[in-house]
Amino acid sequence: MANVEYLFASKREQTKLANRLAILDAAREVFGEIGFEAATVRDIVRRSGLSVGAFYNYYRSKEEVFEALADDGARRFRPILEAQSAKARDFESYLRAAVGAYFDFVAGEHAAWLAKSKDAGMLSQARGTPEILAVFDEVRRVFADVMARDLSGGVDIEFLAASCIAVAREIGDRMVERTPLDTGAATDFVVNLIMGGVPNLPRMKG
Amino acid sequence: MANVEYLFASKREQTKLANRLAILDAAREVFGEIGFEAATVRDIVRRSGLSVGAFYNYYRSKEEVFEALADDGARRFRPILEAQSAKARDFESYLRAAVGAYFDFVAGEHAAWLAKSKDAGMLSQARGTPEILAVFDEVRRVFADVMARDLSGGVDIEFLAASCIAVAREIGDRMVERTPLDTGAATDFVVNLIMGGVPNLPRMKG
Amino acid sequence: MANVEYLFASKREQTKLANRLAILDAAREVFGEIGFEAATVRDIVRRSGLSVGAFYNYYRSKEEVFEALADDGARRFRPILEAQSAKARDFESYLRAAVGAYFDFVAGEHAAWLAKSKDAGMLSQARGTPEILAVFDEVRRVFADVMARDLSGGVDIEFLAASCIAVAREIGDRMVERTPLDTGAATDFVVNLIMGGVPNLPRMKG
Amino acid sequence: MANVEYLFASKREQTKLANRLAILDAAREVFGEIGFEAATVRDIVRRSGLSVGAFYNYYRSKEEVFEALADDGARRFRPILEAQSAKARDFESYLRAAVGAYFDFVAGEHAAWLAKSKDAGMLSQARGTPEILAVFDEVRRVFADVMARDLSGGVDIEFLAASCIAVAREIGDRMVERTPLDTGAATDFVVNLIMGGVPNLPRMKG
DNA sequence: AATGAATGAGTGTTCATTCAT
DNA sequence: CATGAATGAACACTCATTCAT
Repeated sequence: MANVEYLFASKREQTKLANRLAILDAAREVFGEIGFEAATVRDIVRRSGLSVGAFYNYYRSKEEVFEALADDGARRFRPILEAQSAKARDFESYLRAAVGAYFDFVAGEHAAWLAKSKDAGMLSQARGTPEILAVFDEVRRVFADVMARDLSGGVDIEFLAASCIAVAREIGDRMVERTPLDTGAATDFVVNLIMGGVPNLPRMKG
Repeated sequence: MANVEYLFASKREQTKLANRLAILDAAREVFGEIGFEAATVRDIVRRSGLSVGAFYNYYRSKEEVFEALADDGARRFRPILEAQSAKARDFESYLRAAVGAYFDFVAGEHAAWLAKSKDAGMLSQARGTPEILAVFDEVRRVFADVMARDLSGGVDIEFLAASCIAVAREIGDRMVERTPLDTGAATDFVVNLIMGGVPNLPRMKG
Repeated sequence: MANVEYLFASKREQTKLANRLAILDAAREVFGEIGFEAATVRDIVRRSGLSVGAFYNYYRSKEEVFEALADDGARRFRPILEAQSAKARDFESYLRAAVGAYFDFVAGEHAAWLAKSKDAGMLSQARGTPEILAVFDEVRRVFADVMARDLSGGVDIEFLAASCIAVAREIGDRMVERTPLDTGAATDFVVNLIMGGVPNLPRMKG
Repeated sequence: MANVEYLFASKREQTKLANRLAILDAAREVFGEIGFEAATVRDIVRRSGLSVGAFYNYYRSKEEVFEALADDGARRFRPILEAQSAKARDFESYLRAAVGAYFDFVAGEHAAWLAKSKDAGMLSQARGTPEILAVFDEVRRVFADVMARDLSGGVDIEFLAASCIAVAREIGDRMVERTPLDTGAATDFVVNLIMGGVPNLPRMKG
């Protein structure tokens, strides 16, 4: 009897987890396809295969789902970032680590999304995804920290951080649209631009 | 009789113009504060002080107001851009012209907005404004043209253009938050960063 | 001076009449084309070339215009009906007179309408026109009177009157759709059907 | 468990059915009273006692409700018509069958309506009801078929069919206003009129 | 009188959220 | 817990009517 109840409870836990994931997956897709503003709870519910009521058992609103996705993204990103930052010692290597980690994450998200939506003719994706947004904030913080620490006198750190972030974001978006997806090249581009400007940019062959 | 008619028409025309402006002003604020998607016709109407019906006497939809604002912005921007581009001959000077024009426009908009909203505790502004968006597209086009024309082989023009635009936009947003508002410094920052990277950045005193 | 004023007033009267007619004409067309329910005051105003305000100077509502058209129709119909009824002495001749008058009126209206809308690809017309409706009521009254007077005992006068009217209306509608428009044949059909049923119907050649 | 689920589903299904009927009933009344054009979704909703949202859970628009009512009427009418037509062999018997079936249907609808609206001081009813309209179209088709098949040369079939239909409709409307409601008498009247005209009409006693 | 812009109640419809089952 | 129908506020938009000019 105890066993039965235990298993029952376990089954319940499993279901709860599965539902939670179903909602998150559905929401990620919907947000990616039509954007957070345009997305309705009904869109998410429809896609998740659950009932409206179930949705509200797990999340109180569209916003809460958004945050859950964002948190999830940030949580998954942190180890990537730490791995890349491990042996960075100067500004350039930190920059490379952060940008590289960001691009790796974006590429991973994009691949997951490609794998899932094999057939459907989809729309924008990527930019608006809550995970990317959250990860982006993470990168922003890192940049600011690194610059405040490693960059000696006189340069406008707020402006520089903002610029780096903007470039990373923009190039990240462009990168996933290209085939083959080359995070290395993208990282090189960003780092070289920031470190040496146009004359320093990598030259493409052909 | 002629006088009467003249005054008659005149008063009416004045009111119409005032209403049109009231709608545009209200819409600009609303779009700037909560974004185009989230904004409702009723938000604009409420803010403008007019009635729903009046709104539809002037514009057929939210979209049409947006476009009116965007067109207006683009139209006002063009002379500024042309003035700055007049004697530009190489990539750097074009870049400086475009970025400078953009920053001048943004600064102008921001000043107008400051003058108007003396009291109200406002939100984001600027970024989402249809005018800025439209002007931004203009700048984007210019960048792409200039790079395609002036930049010799091998650099990734799409990436570079995207980066320049992203930086310009980001710095533009940051610039208007600072006091005193210094478009020259902002322009220098952007151009120096793009042309020579971090080592090339202007040093701040103090 | 008196002369001037007189002419001025006269001109005013003329204008007033012209406006009234413009509204009625416009309304007739609009009602005929899209029906009374669907028609809006704005439709009528637009078609009449007058201003909204002017419309309300002459009529208080769509309904009032409808009634004006109906009255006008009834007024124009009465002499036609009287002419045809002049020498009728028995039920059949009264029936023929009333139906004939009705068909003549309908044919006249249809011709006027054809002449006006030379080019535009129009819709239904006829049935819904306020004039026809009003004239129809006139015919209804005549039928009821004649039957009450001329038909000796036992037949269900209410049913018979209703039937005659229904047939007249239906055939009137069909008649104007045919080319050439033949009021005589239509009248014969109705009268023969009512007086003798199917066996009594006129035979068509060919 | 099974029981619970069964009852659960059952209760829900019952409510859904009841609501669907409430909407249809309300719509029938509203359409009957003020006509399809003038009727608004809110009128129907108000009368049904449900909420606006509930209406849209069941039907996508006013049009859809109308069609549902019309389909229902046509579906209920068909067996009546078929029963009456079963042994008809010539024009007169077909005419009698169709008219009789139509009158039976109209009488049934009227009875149902009387039973329901015991107290409310209602308006026109019947004529505009989607069911009656739909059934009427059915009758129209039958008439046209029968005449095209059974009526030998020369008579104007279009005019005749239109006349029969018009008479049937008109007498149907009048019939339900009389007490006692006598479909047999009404049918006799119509058939006799069509087959032999005024001289052939049944004589009333008294 | 004539004008046509202003008004706001009213339309069809959607949607987040609740809650009986 | 899951379900999905019910709710009603909100939306974009229309229109009869008024009224300053």
